Amino acid sequence: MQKDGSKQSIPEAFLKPYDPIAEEPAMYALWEERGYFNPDNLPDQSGEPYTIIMPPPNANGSLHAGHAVFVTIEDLLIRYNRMKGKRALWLPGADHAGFETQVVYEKKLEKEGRTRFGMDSEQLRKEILDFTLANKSFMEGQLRQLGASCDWSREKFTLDPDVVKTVYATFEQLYKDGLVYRGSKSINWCTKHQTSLSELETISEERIDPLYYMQYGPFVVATVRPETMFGDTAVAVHPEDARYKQWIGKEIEFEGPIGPMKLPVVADEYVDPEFGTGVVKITPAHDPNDFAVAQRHTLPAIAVIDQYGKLTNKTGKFAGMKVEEARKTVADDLEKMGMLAKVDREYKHAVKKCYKCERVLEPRILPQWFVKMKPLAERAREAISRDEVVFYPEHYEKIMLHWLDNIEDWNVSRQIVWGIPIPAWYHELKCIPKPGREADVSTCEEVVISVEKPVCAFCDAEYLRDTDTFDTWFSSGQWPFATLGYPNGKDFKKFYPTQVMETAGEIIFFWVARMIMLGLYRTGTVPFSTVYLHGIVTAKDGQKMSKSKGNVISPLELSEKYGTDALRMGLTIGNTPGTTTALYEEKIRAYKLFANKLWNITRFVLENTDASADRPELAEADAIRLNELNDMVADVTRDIDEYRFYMAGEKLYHYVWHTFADLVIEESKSILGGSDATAQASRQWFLYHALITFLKLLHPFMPFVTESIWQKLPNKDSDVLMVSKWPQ
RNA sequence: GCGCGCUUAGCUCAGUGGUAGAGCGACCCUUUGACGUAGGGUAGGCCGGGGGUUCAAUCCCCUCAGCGCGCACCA
Repeated sequence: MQKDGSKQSIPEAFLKPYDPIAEEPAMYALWEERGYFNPDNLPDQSGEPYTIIMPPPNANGSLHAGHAVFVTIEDLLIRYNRMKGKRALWLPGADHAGFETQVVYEKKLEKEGRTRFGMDSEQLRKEILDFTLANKSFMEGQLRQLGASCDWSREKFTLDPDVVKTVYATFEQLYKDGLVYRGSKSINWCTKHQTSLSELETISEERIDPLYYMQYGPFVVATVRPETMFGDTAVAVHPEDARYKQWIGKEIEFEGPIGPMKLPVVADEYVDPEFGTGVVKITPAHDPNDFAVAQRHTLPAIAVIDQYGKLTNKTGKFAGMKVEEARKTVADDLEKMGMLAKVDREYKHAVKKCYKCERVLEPRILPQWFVKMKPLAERAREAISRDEVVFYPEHYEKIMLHWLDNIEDWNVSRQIVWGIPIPAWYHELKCIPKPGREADVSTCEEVVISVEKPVCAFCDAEYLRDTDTFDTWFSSGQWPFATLGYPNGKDFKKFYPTQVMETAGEIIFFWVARMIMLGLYRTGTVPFSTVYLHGIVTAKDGQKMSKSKGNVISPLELSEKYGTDALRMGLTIGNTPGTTTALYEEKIRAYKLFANKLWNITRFVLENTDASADRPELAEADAIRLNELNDMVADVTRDIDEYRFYMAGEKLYHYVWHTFADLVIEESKSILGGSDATAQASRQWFLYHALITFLKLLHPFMPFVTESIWQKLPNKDSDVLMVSKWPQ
């Protein structure tokens, strides 16, 4: 209010309700134009670096609610730290997402009546690349819509040549250090996707299946898979089992469904004398445990199931049958032959399935590339125990250590085209040296790790390229240092190690653990000092969102309907780390009202204050209000520093609405309408000061509406809110 | 089987060793003065059951139950 009692003139925009749809894109354009997403352009270059590497979204579809959560939290941290004077770098990226994307693309092909099998692999690769790049740019637009203040000039894609180069260098070094080996081991094979999968890419499911007790000569063996009997190469008993001791080292012979069988009897601790009959049939080719037994006793393996899950020509009349059919048929035959001693129909056990198609995985023995994990895991364990990496929520540390302690070697080969090719080459035929070059032929390497095609120095033969690609997580596991240009890049020196890794709790093993291990291995340093894990976003009823349930909520749609600020606020408040968060429309709508409330609060303040007035002597009421405000600032700051964003957001919301609007503004009406000029000046100053203060505090939570208001303020300490100073 | 988490208002969730909190929803009142996308108010909870520690437990410990999740090679 001016001295004569009339209202200050205010920007016209405040005469209408806040319109996020019109304001948000304009604000994002303003930020991009100023260039402050790039920390090198910040006005103050004296601050400490503060880095978050964005978990690169899979470039194979639209952003989902989980992405919106990470954008919300990471952008909050970045904006907060930027306002604190740090040189904040948020490095965006996109993941080619090997297997995931190939699966998505296969579905697309299926719809078009095509199939990847039989397609020229170069052609397929090119098609998926086009598809991925289109999705990548689509997704970048969506990140902008969500307000991500990331440095687009540093954006990385997992297939960028420099990233691939780093991945190759790591593989080569692991190989030289003896931490990578090619081995024929029992691996998880998906008969639909025609590739092997790592342990993490399997899900186990409890099932009730018949347990068949089969007469094997003098023994009875129990199995759920009679169809694998043609691949049996031994039977095993426990070394101390008195019932069978005299058989150890001998052979049993009997007539099977396709002819005579002759199997050695081996003794192995693996056998539990209490289970079944205490005799186990050993099928090394199709059971990982049996494979381990076979390794200990150097037993051969006979593959009786092929890559499509059909019985091979080693199975006589059963050849060509699918596993399920063969199981029944073999069991029937055994029964007719009097070989089926009994069947337990209620046998409960677990089967491993492909995490994508949920088909039962077939264990097969195939040559694959493995990374020896124990030495890598040990270093990670030490670093975590020394708190070089801390977890929010804390209990994830226990979960991580437990996993690291029980880690298995990691199969990094995939039999798919979409991915980074494994840079391995094989000497196809036995090396027959050219005349005069026989001398050191013993040094001829059968396997060479190299980006370029090697040629044999002894026989001039060209090496054959490995056709497999890397598990996507092998490259994403190197993301923090690969994106920053390890080892010589300027950014690497400046921004590594990073401060926070914020991602979904469900990929803690897939990604977080591997980044810690590979980061330590290559750079000697943990790649980040804090891990913040958010929970899965569910529908209101706590159900996981899925297309089949039809309860998927698109964050982009909510953003278009209620504004991104409302969406972000809804994803912040009530979202504690590590627990699931329900996302539903009513909640988001409530925060749209809040954005509008802020808008109207500003209108009131501008109409009733002189923004350029100096701070007067404060009336007692305002000194108390100022203390209250400052307490709130301290509280909110502490909450953010301690990663309690949900608390900070709620306190701000509560202050602005229920303290500032409901109490301060209401009591101001009588003060400003009264006759005490001193009290009026004091209150006017406080109103404007408080507005400036909570706009700053709210900026990391609701960047758009706060910036939009800021742009219309007559007097402020910075032309853009995003680089203004955080209140003390 | 082992491990982890959760259980607080109708719903979604915070929280604290000392007569319980938010948002949404419900009900009632308010209609020119920042905002009706609003304001004011009311109701609603043996803080999952049982036991223990304590002067005092929703909170710490033990135990049970229900729900959810992770890990696991018994054929």
